Amino acid sequence: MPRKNHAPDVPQAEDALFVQSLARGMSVLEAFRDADGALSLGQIATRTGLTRSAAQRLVHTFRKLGYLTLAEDGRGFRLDLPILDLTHDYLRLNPLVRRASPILLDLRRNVRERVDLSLFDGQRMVYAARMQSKRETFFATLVGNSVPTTCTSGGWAVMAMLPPTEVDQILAQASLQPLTPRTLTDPQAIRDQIELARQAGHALALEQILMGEVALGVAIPDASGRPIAAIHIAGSLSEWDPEEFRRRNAPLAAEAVRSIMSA
Amino acid sequence: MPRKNHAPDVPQAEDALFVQSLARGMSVLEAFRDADGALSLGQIATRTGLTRSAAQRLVHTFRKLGYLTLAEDGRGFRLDLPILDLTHDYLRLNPLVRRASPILLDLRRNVRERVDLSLFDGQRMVYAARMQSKRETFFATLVGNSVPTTCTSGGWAVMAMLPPTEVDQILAQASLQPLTPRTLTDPQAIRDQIELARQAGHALALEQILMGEVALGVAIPDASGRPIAAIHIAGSLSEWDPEEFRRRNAPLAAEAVRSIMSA
DNA sequence: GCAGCTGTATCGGATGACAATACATTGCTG
DNA sequence: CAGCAATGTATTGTCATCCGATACAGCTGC
Repeated sequence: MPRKNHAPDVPQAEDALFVQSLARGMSVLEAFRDADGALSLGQIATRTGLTRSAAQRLVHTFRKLGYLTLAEDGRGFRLDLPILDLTHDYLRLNPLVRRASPILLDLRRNVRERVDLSLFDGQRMVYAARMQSKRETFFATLVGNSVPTTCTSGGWAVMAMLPPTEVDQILAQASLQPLTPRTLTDPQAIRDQIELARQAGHALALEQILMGEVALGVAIPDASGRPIAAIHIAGSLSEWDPEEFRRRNAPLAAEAVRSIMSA
Repeated sequence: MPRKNHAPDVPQAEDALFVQSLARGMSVLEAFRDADGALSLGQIATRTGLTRSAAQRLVHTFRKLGYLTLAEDGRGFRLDLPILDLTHDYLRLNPLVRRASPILLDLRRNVRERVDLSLFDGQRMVYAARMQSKRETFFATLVGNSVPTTCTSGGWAVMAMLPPTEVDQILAQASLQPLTPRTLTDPQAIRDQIELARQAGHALALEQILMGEVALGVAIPDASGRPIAAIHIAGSLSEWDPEEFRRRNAPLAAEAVRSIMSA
């Protein structure tokens, strides 16, 4: 009787050290990635490619461990609080976040605009910390949120420090779906921005993610010079002329990055 | 040859549905809880009570899945970015966080002080969202950070809505270690604050976690009336008289909680 | 150069994960 | 109102997967 294989993208073949049960378990947690509410056993089974039995056992285990909980109405399961403990450990132990946090707080105090730190992850820039200012239109504020590398100032600044082949790769695989009417979707236009970022040492993005928003991004390289993250300063176009925003904030952001690198 | 059992607090006995490998895997991630840097296989094995072999296999699996990575210097492993994806899913799907986020943003806009949402978890209040204001002395800002229920205004407000036996339990098990010179450590003093909170509908905490800080907390109950979270408004004693802080902010916080409950 | 630590690799044996199947409830729908 | 398709839960026997011991290479610091 052939044992049903789960998610095909999970390596497993010929790997003596690979613990299948664990991978299957994690795939259960990942099943919530594109969910919009609680997931039932059946849904989890479908999304992960697992048997209903497997889903049952794994969910059962996660419940005992606290990571999953039965939804209030008894139909379906949701991620539960212990997940946040993992997050906290990750952020707490991440050397970059550790060094950057106090500096970003300083920075925010000076610029009085939203400041955040996002981590480079290929196609995505993932927000690790966000220190907002006055307004904040919606709750994309959440830690762990991510946006495409191709449409953030930080992403442009990061790509400006990458070897061209890697940039090509990112652009080739990018979905390039616009988030606003002004989101750049033409690869060449994005390349131009990257080139500008390379020359200036920072990138300026206008209304790429949110209408009315101007964002300035500076990349943070690791010891070997490879970009691994970026900081942003974001403001409102109702208060700022873009060039003025750049002139005022670019030096401060660059200075902050220098501090982080040498911290 | 007796098989070494891992963490004793992990249930496992006589549970046909329990997937041991998964629990062991999660215990590896949890091993980072009280770590202060990368962990080697040996350290992980010790902390989890697993065999070095088991640690190796589980770590290997997590690496393939992306959750762990070899530290920069090749010695030890750390949690990696995909952890943040889980976080984001948790926050995004948590009904309370979902409802509360926009309301807290509004609130912060009005009060112009730090506002945050913390989730009740027995002994702890775990920060799920923090929207800070001007200053912020250190980076305990991180999502997933937690503080004892017994020394936060939110915790007091939560306990004021709990049945007395549960309060007793929390107080009995609390470590009661002071975080500042003014942290209340006498159970009776804490009970007094809880009683005050019961009467007022909110709690006011002075320098319980941080010197110079005044915090006002209001509990959020679920549909059945059980408290599950709290919101805080926190300000500086250099700018506020405590009573004035309460008078101004208590109604706003209460109003926010009402909005969250009915949202 | 030894002792102790890294991370990595291999291997036979039996534990423990496996899928199928059955059941009690719930809620929708014909 | 009946019946079907969901839900979450429980049990069982088979065999593949995870298991721990052991060995190795590379590094650090006695």
